[in-house]
Amino acid sequence: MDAMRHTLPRLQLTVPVPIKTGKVAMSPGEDGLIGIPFPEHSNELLSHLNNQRRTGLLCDLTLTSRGARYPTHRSVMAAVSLYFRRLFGTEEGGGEGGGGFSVCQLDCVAPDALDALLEFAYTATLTIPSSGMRDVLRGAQLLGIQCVADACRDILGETAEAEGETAEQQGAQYLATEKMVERESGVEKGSRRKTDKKKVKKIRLHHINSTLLNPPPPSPISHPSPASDSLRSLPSTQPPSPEQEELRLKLGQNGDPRAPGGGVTLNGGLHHWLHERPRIAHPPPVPPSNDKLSEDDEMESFGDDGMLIGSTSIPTSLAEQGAAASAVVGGRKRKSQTPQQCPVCQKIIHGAGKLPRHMRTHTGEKPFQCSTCGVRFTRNDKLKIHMRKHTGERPYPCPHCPARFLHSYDLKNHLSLHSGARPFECPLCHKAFVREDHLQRHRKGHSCLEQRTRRPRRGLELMEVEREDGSRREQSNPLEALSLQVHSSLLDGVSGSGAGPPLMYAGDVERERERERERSLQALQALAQFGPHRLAGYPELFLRGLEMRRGREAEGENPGGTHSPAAQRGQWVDDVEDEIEEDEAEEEE
DNA sequence: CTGGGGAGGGGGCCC
DNA sequence: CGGGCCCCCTCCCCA
Repeated sequence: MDAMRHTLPRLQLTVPVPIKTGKVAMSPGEDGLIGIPFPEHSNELLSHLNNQRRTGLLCDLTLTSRGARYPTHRSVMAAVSLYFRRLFGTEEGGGEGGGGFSVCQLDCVAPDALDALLEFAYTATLTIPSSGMRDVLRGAQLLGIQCVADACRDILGETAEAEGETAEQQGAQYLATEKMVERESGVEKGSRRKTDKKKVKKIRLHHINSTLLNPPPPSPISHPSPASDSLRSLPSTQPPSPEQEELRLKLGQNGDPRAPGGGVTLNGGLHHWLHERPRIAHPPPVPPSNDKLSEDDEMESFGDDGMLIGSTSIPTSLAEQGAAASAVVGGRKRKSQTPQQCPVCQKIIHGAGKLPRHMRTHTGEKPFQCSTCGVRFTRNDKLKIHMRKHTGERPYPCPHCPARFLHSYDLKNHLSLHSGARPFECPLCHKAFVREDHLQRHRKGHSCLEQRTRRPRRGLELMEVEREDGSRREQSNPLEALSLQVHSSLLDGVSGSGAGPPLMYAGDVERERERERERSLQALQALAQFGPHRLAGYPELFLRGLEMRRGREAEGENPGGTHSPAAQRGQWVDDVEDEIEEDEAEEEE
């Protein structure tokens, strides 16, 4: 243990993040409120905590492993470890914050590994001998320290799949660990959550939020975000879909911290705690594109391992992290600010000046306040739209009826009622919907499963078959064809502009058709890789679909995309494939 | 379960 | 380059 303490100096604040007070927490509508970041605060805090741990000061938890004892702080362990968070009931409103633990026996984690993990928890630096890597990996998995587990797997050249760590298994592992502790410490635990796949993944997602942005209240290393409570309503686009999580687990990608011979030190500062999601540090090779971040740009913005190079200092606000990630990064010049990668969720943000806006979705900052009702917004344009409620302004009138709308999209939806168009059809039960999100909701439910054996309408099948082999063709009626193009866009996992407003704006339809056709071809080319037995390889198909999409995201080719819908659409690929297969079989008969 | 409205978030365009 | 504005999409909630 002492041998590892030499790593502490690495925590010194050697790379200060420039303070951009003008950028942080400045609220145009707030008189006299300014945010003054103290970028070194987090590291200093952690350093003090580590000193306390070493001297036993204020330690309220002792971990033991095969006779070795490690005094520590419950709050710190809960902040860094999903296992302890659940054990202490600090997650998801667990309430009391953890009962009367004083000793927790963890014989299943090797002492050296436990020591290394503790060191990591208090220094953001993982220092371990190569020979102990596997033990640390095992310990990190058991304790639910995902970023460490990912890093270890990277170094070991393993994937989560190879480790047998699917989400289900990991969930089971957590539970097994819990049982172990229940048995070993004899402590009554709080209510146990469901262990189904989705829930486990959700818990994993919660890890980053609760650890970084909304840590358990007693945690002394809580992030000083002024609006952490607002993070309960983290944007839907931030948490990856369960499918994405699964993909991530299977791929086990998390950067590529290089391993010097003999031992390994992973020092990403507290950014390790941010690495709950895969970084898009190495986009797949793609043809040159103007839209794409050049390699040079990428190197300008991020370390080649995707971390913020040399920055062991934590920006005080996540918004500042974003600024730091895009603009500072070792003080090197930058060529372009677009696209930029969010240092928290690793999402590629397109558009100059959009990253600060995106970062507010993490920090919860809502600088724009309605002067009438006091409601706050993260964005000025949202406030502007909100103000229409007070002014009564409804700038989108329906040309066919007296109805007026606040949002253009509402008008568009409304116009569907007049036209009678229901362009979004369920491929299983063939129920048609006016709105795409209603179809998605329908698909998420199981309301149509009992009709799954029903034969799909002719058009879908024919169009898909035509696209697959390029030879068969049968014209379906225009509405159906357009609907099918929408389906094809869904097949491709394209969101954003992809679905478009079918039948709404005649001028856009042709353009949309062309774009959809291109996307469909791309998707089907990809599908063709799987050959005639593609159904047998469904999981792989699913993953590949996601990979393709991830690749496009990295290229900036998927504007407006959010995660879960794409993943969901990956499922659609399977479903439609299934349909096609069934019909091909029927035709052969 | 479905239709409809509201809100949040991302991207494009422009200044 | 950053911000404003707009459009679009998705999710959530309610009736």
